[in-house]
Amino acid sequence: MVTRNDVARLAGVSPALVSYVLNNGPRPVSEKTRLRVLKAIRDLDYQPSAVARNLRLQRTSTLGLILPDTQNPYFSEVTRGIEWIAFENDYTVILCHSGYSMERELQYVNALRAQRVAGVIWIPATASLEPYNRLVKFGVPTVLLDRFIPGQKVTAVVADNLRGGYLATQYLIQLGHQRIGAISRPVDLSHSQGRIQGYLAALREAGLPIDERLIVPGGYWLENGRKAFEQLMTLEDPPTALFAYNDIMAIGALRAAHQHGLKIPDDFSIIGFDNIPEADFTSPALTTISQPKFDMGRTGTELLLRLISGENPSVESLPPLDVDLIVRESTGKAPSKRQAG
Amino acid sequence: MVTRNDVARLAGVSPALVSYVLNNGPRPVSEKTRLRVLKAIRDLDYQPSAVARNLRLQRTSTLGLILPDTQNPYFSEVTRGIEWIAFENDYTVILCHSGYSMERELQYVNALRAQRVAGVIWIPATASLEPYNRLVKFGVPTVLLDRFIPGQKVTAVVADNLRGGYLATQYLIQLGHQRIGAISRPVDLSHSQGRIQGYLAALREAGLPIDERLIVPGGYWLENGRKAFEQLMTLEDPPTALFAYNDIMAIGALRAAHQHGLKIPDDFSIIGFDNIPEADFTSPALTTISQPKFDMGRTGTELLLRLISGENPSVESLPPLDVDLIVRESTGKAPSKRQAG
DNA sequence: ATGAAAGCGCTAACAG
DNA sequence: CTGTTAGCGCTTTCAT
Repeated sequence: MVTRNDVARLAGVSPALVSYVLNNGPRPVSEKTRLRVLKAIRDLDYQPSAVARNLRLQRTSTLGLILPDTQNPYFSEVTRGIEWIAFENDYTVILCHSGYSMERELQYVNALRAQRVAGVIWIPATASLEPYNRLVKFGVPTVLLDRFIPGQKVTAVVADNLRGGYLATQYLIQLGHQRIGAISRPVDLSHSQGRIQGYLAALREAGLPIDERLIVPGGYWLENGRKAFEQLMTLEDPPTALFAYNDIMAIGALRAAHQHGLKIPDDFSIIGFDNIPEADFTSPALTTISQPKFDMGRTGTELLLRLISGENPSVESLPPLDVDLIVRESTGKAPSKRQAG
Repeated sequence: MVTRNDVARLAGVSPALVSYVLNNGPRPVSEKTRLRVLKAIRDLDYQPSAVARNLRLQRTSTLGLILPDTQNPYFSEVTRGIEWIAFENDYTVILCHSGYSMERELQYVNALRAQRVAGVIWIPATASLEPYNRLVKFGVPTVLLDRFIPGQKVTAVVADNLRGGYLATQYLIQLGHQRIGAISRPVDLSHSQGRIQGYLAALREAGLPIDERLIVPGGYWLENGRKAFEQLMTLEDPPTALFAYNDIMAIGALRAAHQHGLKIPDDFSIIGFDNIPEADFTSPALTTISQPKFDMGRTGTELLLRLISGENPSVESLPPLDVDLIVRESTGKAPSKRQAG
């Protein structure tokens, strides 16, 4: 492995000068010497060791990213945003899949600490803040993404889930629906609550009654949506529209609806939060609430870099990221307005 | 930051002993001392610095992963396999998005070299081997994944695309189809060729004529599939079935088919390679060739770790990974057999 | 069974 | 403008 000393020897200068050239400082170097050094660097294809540099500087340019699962398309878009901004700022990203397990999260916290990462972006797997608290205790700047866990003040970037649930439900109401079902998930993290709260707010605002039986717990996947739909349809007075926690479950419900002989959107309306980027072409009949996923990664990383540089920006200055209602063209025409009643 | 010296001081021993305890060697430590050291480590919550360790050992336990794009669900499943195996072996993964650009790949090659990564897993963005050659030149063990670029002997793990194309086409033939279209992609990387070659082989075996006009170039996305379908349907003698390079394009074709008033699978059969894990529920009418994505990541990483440990396993010993034909139940019943002619 | 010390490749302060 | 040197936190060899 070619080192700085090799470069210095070839260029006939002292090792310090090589550093000065590479780092553009802290002291000036004569142009003649600079060129000699640069030539030697090129000739030897010298690449300074980040390892040695990190040890000397007592810091790294590495970020840790802990998330439940890259396979969830939602997370992979967030990941791209994070890595993109990191690269732009000469940071490197270590990827950690917690697999929805807190034990594993803690293992990664230790590993990242051993690597002396400059900061961590964390998408929690459970409702426990233990991994976060450990990071904070060790002085590792950390930003929570997407999920906000209540009970403690944390630095987090989240989407405006309450507004999303509100927009979604309002949209269904505008189509003329009176009985609107909701598929939630096991309520542990706050964003699911936010979405349902938005749903409730829209109903209240429209003066529609709130029927507890119309809110069924779901999960994350297709099968949960399908089951939830079946459950809702066995009610004596079933809903005519559905708000789903995410669009994977919405698609599950869609499939179940098809089997019930319902046409979307003529007989029934379904809306969900979009986790699947491909949804726009695989399920044209679906209306979704779009979350700014790339932006969440970007914003989170920019915030983290500010924390690392010691800026300590106040958390209050970060409002939830805006969400959007995406009405997709299904067969070309907009969803038909439903007759009230 | 608490260091080894702090631990040694607290335990009342020399720093070397702390290392012996942590590394279980290379020299024995008396049980009494060992316990004292362990207690000091716990009390101080000491975490040894991987940075210092890496510098001293002149090697790291870090792998680089360069891929075009995590958002492609195909890659994100591969990624999970890679990170999973890495973690099991106490390796850490640095994630690099080349964004389908070779320039960026080269930038990452330099960055990973600076980090002194132990090895690199590379899913190429283009047909150029330059990034690979640079890595090899610097002595960084590297494994190519998924794409095999012809023209040079490389270490690579690929799926059996030829067999996949063959199975897919054979399946369509068995359904009774005689004119089978194929959507390819801009032919640059070998796996697209493999798939088309399998398609051709199946046709030849069945004694069916090969019509060049039935093979149209596609791309990666929905729109390419849609366009390709339109192009095929304008032929005077259009195909009755379709083999698509991936199932994103297959879904595009599906959508176009719907607009043509064709029912799947009654009037038309479409088959594609699966890139979308969600495809099984978003597009029930689609039959797919399944690739062992997690396994590709796993196998690639295991191979890389063997390369790193200097085992130098012969590339010849790695046959392409097996693919599978997945006939999905669409509306519950199997695709109907087509009347010949 | 343990302590002392060299040295990995850098940065930056100190000395010319 | 440039050379010399201390030291970052470890591993491991050489002493004891």
